[in-house]
Amino acid sequence: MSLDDRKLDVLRAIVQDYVSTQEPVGSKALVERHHLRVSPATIRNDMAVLEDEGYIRQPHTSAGRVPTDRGYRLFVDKLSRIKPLSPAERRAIERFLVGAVDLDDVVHRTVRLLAQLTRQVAVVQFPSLSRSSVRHLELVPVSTTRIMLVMIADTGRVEQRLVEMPDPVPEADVLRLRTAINEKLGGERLVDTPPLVQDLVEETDSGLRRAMSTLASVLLETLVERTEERIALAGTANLTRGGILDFQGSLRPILEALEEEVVLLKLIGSAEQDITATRVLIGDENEIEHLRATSVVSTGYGPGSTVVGGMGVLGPTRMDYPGTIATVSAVARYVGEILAQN
Amino acid sequence: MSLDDRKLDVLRAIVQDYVSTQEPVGSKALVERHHLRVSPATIRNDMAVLEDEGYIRQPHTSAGRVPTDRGYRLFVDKLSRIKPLSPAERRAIERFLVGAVDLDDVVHRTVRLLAQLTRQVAVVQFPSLSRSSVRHLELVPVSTTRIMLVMIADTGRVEQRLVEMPDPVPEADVLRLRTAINEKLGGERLVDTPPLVQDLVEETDSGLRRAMSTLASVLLETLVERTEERIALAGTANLTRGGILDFQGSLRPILEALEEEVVLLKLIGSAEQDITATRVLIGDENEIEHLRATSVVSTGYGPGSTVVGGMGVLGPTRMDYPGTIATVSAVARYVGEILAQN
DNA sequence: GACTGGCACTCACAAACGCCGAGTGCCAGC
DNA sequence: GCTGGCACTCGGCGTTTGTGAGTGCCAGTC
Repeated sequence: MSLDDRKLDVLRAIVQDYVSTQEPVGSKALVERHHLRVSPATIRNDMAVLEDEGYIRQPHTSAGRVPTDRGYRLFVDKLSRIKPLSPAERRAIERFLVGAVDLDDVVHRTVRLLAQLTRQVAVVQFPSLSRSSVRHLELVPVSTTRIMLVMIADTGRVEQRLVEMPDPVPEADVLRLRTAINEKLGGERLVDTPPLVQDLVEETDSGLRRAMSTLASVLLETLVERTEERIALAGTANLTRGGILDFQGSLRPILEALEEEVVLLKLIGSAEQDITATRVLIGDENEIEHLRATSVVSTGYGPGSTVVGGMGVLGPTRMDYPGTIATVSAVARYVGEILAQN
Repeated sequence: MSLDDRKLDVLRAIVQDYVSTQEPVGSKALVERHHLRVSPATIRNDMAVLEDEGYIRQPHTSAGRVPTDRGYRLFVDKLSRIKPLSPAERRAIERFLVGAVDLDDVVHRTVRLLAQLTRQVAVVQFPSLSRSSVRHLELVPVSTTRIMLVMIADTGRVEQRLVEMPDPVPEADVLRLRTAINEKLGGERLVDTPPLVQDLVEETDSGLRRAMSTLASVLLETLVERTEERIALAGTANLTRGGILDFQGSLRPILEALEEEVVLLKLIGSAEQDITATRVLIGDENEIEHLRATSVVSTGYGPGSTVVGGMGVLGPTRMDYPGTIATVSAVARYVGEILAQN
């Protein structure tokens, strides 16, 4: 049985009312607050159907209705238009992000901004190494047998690693090594580097071979294996808004999940995301057990149209989806522009 | 009126019982659980005195007694011996910290370890720049007018900053600048560098003067003004143990305070701390309004006997002080050793 | 003077109860 | 297909009542 227009209107109204009042909404209140031109009894019939179809449910007999995860899903997909941002919000975004001094700062400001605007928990992934390319590699002799390897990515991210060399390496050789490495790897995308690193060792003359191969193994680790993905988090205090009414009684599992970087990465990890798309995960659509009571709105971001990381917010399933989606994608767009300006 | 030995025993017993049961403790239960060789009535008299003196209080008439912040303070100062760590805990610490690959890793492992062992919120300050010294400064030409300034501290911490030069700087000059900078600043403690940076500009010949002075201003910023202090946090989920019984009903203010790095730094900031001392802040001794319902156990850490940062845990005033103090100082000691090995 | 047993008193907490009203489902009629 | 009417359900709330842990005080004993 498909739902006619009025039933969809009813669902939309229920979602909107419930999101703003946080209380089960009844048939009478609905006709009053929305100008549905029918009587409560009619609405009740519609609601019965919507309930059969699994879009809404009653917390208990003789209570109003509450949207189910499925109901929110339909609402998000079909029944809502993305809210345009208010001028105040636009200004807030600009003010907040202008004046960031470096990459870390951009990320930290962004995550706070998101948390503040959406009044939810915000998560921002640092620009991923694996998706960026090498701008420069530097070797800094620290002692005769120790070299600090510093990699600078085009996103501005810097990784460093101390390398213990098998033999003392004179300064002149360090320069040669550096030149060779930069010529080979400079400008390359990190994902493409492993074979190049191999070549590098093979192309090195025997005098430097040992040193280069030591460096190479650390390079591989730094560039690929340890593409450690950092995450910034803000707004956890927002979880306590609305009492513990949301989240079926316990913040515990949510706080726990939020401490697992791996979990967060999975959530907002932007692996196969189109940069223009904003993804919404509602309640039990979420793969992470502990976060079944929450919804996540996330998107990828990056300079131009390449995605270098993800960001998003997490909150109760009962959230203002249109507003949140608008905010998340606007912020991502601004951050992308900032990254593009380098 | 001073408290005789038995009254102190009573206070100690009350603290211990309350910490483990989390329930107001009455006179009868007290004589049963501890072999005080007197009757409940006697204990009641003692308790009345302890209450007059402000060490304990009754949540309501006809309830047992609960320690006050003042009571905990006396307990910590006079009535408890630091618990030796269990072998299991020692092993846990070693296992956890061995195998850290770099400084960030050490800090992250440490904070998780602390949270896990104490079952509280743990906070670790990254080794502070201001307390460390310059191991090496590197200039990396990124384009003709852009130079990446990388500073490596002796704690292994790395700071980088992109500098926009007023004029193109040829590679050879970059080398000269680098050499000059390193000769002047290498090995110096960061706090001592500002006057040296001044000298540096003055000693530079006129051809490079402009470039050097640009670098100098950024250097000053990086080395001193922006001695940005990072912080790692873990175990926030532990706040929810014991219901919201602790923390007088709301996690909100605590979560908020924990998001303010500045606040955390103030808490565990190790400014004038002796490395061997472990500091305990109980309840309202805490300067931060929002954390009046919590206690903080903190200490400084660093290689050898210099303090390069602070670490600590935060929990309900009703916490196991002897155990927590022991854990925090043990972990700090281990971390210090690791840093010393560099 | 220090300790104890006894006793009356207090009060939080839990269970039981009744009431109210929002909200429902169903049905007969338009 | 919509509506008004009606009987019914049940969660929430305020009241009442009982229970028991715990207290303060006092008179008596060592």
